[in-house]
Amino acid sequence: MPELPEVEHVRQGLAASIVGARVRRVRVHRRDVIVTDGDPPGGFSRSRRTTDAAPRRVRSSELLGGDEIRDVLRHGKQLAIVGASGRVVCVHLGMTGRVLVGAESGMTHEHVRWTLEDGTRLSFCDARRFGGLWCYDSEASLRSARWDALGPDALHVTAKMLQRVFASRARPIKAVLLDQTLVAGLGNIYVDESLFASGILPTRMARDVTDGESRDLARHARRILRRAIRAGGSTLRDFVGVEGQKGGYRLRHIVYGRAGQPCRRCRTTLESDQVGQRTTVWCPSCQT
DNA sequence: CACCACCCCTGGACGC
DNA sequence: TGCGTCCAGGGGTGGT
Repeated sequence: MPELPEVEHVRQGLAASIVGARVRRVRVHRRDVIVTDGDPPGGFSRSRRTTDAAPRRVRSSELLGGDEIRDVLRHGKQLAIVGASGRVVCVHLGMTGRVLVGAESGMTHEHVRWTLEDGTRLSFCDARRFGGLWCYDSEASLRSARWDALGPDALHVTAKMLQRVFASRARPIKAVLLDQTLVAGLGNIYVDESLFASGILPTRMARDVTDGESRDLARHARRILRRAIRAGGSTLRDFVGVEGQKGGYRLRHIVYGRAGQPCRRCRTTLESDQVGQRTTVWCPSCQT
């Protein structure tokens, strides 16, 4: 559920609270949410193609133990905490992942806890464990192993980028926009909202989308993402910021989650169906 | 290669 | 109240 705006909200919260601090101790409660060098592809127990090898214990330094936090980066829906040593921990929130600062102990589904020099606690929690942590020895390794495979960040997407991505693609535009290797950061909510704002049916073949529509879509997507970031993430059920606060419901979703209800623009009943394996909502009158 | 179906996981909503 | 069932969905994998 966390999409780009929620992840950016977390990034800003982390940057403000942990950059410049040193990590005193790292405790791993669940090894299988972590992937490090030497782990089988996909990590331990993250796919059914598991090996018999016992997972190697994660060294504290791999999770920035003893390191000073230098920066917190984001690409699409992924975060990276960068240490002064150059080491990097990439954080995926998946559906229900959270990074909390100063949370109480005894939380359920807390998989990794960092304690900083000043005593501040940092926790990675994830009930469904679709998220995880990926450790790299450098930012360059993170990029070559992981981020280079992602498309351009949706917050800065341009009409030209979208035209390139849509060209000759025989897939519904919704599926293309959800594909992180083509555009990074959009999930189900913001794709539906952006397509509505641009008047494009989610089922349209990407290659049939005109250059003018790509321009509208790039503009609307950036605007919607920017507004959502300013509002602290759009918040569905379980998203919370680094201090556990709910992201305000200040941004009403226009189509997402409103199937069967009247379109806010023209009052036509919103339709819903599966597109690209995702529940998709649109207005049959406003979108063509 | 491109596309797509399926699976991972758990909490919350809902029906009886 | 409590139990069962369904659904949410990012992204990895394997099949077509």
